[in-house]
Amino acid sequence: MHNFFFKLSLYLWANFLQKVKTEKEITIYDIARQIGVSPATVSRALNDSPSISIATRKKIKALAEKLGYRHNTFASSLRLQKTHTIGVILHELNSQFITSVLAGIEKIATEAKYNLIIVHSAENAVTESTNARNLFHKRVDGVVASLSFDTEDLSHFKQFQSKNIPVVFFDRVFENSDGAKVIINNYQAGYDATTHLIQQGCKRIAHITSSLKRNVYSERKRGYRQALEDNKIKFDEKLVIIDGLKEEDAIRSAKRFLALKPLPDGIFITNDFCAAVVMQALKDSGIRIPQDVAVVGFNNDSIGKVVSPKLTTINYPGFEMGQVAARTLINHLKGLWDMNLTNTVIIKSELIVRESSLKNGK
Amino acid sequence: MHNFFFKLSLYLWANFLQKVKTEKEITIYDIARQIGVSPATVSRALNDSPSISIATRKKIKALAEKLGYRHNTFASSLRLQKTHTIGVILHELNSQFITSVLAGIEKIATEAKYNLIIVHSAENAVTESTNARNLFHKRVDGVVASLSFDTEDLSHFKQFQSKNIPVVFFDRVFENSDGAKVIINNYQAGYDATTHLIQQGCKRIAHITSSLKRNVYSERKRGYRQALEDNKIKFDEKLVIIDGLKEEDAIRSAKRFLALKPLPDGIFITNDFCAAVVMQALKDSGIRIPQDVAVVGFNNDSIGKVVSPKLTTINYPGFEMGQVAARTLINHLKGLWDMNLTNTVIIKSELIVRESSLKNGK
DNA sequence: GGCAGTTCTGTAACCGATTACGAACTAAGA
DNA sequence: TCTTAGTTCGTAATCGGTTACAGAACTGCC
Repeated sequence: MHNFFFKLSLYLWANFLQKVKTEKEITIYDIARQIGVSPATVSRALNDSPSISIATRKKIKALAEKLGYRHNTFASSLRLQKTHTIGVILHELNSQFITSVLAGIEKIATEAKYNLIIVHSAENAVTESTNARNLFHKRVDGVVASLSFDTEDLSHFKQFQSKNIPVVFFDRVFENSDGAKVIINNYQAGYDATTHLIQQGCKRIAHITSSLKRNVYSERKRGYRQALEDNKIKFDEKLVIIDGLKEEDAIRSAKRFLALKPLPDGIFITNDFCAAVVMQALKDSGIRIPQDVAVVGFNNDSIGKVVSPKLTTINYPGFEMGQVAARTLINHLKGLWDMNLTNTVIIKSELIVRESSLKNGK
Repeated sequence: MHNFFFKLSLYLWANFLQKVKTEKEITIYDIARQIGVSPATVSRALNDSPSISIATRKKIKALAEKLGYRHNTFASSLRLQKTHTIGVILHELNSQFITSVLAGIEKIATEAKYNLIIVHSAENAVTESTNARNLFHKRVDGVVASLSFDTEDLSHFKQFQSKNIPVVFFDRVFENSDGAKVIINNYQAGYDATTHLIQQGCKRIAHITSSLKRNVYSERKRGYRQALEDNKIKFDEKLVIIDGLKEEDAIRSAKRFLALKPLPDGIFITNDFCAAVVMQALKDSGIRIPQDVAVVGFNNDSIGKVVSPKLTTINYPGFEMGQVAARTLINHLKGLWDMNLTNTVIIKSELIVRESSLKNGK
């Protein structure tokens, strides 16, 4: 019996400690009571409404700060039917390019006091669809997205359309969709990369690329082809190697490249990481770069500077893209201008020449 | 005058279209009305409460699906004072290691129906603090975090403690803090890496590392030192180079290494990307790797496989770490077990030998 | 003093889901 | 027939912030 009461008192004590440790959440009602005004006044003061006198505002804000008041987002979102949140759908996270896009988006969103929810689909259409659904259920006010590797259509974005939630696509887009788009001129970049190889004396140029369902890759290929033809080099479909961009894919691509007879003297590879892996495989087979085969990559990823020889590539202005995409979306949300009017924004890109393509020396 | 009415009618028409395009948001009240039950019943049915008959549940769910009902998270969170959301604070995004941790966290969280909010501090203490504050205001139920490069203390995590919000740290932790931690044995890993270099015949081994305020780096250094001493090699503070881990930092570290007289014959570098940059710089100076200088990195990042020679490194099981961290947190949230009891979880790591350290050939 | 006009603040009704409490009903046993 | 237990569902309050509308207090002016 004594034991029972001992345990009971221990339990109560633990309970008490718990209560003490967790501070009570304070609300505008608490502030209102302490100052002697109505909750309405507190709400208005905290939102800097001009209809509250400066003196009252200051007093209220000071107390809120002192009590450790935190704005209840749910109550607010519930009432306002707005979340002030933007969803960001990325195809992957682990590239320099994507993180700079993200930094650009974050900069603009923070300035405009929007929150971000970042999801990534790991290059998987199903995950992308799930992510879109999640963002939809979280009631984001708008979406910035880059499509995954194997996305076939935009049906999972229809839900946003149905509730008038604006979506801005960047980089990997559907050319013929009607959402706003922020892209680079992939055609031109592919053209420039290929032209550069030709100027270095390459006569037979291969192209390692990825799913032509993605605009970025199909456009680059189009530029590659046009550059060849403009320089009187016959385009040969057999020199275009299509595969994924992961390590094992790149190794497979390298093998296919090595099987080409005669061996090409230049490659335009659509991705720096992939190019690095291919270069490694070629070197392992005793091929000298750039003397035997000149290589141009794409993205200006930091990996390009630590492989030897250093990789010639196309610089892809991620930070700027992110900023433009976010600004487009937020301006639309604020009603400043309708983003459906200015459908596509094109950002500049440029060729960066390093050793991997310099057949004639410097 | 006619013009005015024309414009007016155009305006009204546009307004009408807008209304039509945006479907009305449907609620449990709409469903209740259409079926002829109360909103309470609908709520219970959608949550699979056993107190509602199976038949009614099925009917309600079917209608909800048909009408395109979406659960209102705000109303729910407001009422329940729970968000079912976990905040993830990362020091950076662009490494293989971090993305695998993230994948691990995502897997567990998704299974347990928790949502994630991912923020990253770009190795900046101020950003980390801001991020923590944001998560706090979003009222996450729990937090998983890895500290930024220059975080000095845990004061910005106190807010979570004050509201009893559990925080799990992984990888970069404060050793003497009382939150739950998931880490690898960095001391052992450092010891193994250094021992491996010694076994390869290195007599004078440098160590390039980063802020010793971070446990991961100080522990690795401790292991490095112990391995030297266990093999009768005198530890020399001058051989320890401390700097950041970005490209420019690594170049600086390489210069400092090259200035060491006599030049060491091995380096243990605390990060693969950094190691790749240093190797590049050494090669540019005519140093052969591993013949002149053997190199061991850390992290098993994919970059290690595309540099030449390929990089010996420590494999860091990110996916598993992420899973353990998330599981620890969620079990705590569900009250399955108190994570303050099992304070630290240690995950296994291993040495992966590649060419960059093989002085004696294979 | 009376009146209009301005400035500041309060009242109360939302937003949508959850759940304690209790009512209505059915079926079985006394 | 009445009681008891179990099943199924409804009533109404609650979470906290926002804002249309009303009203109070105060100013200046005739």
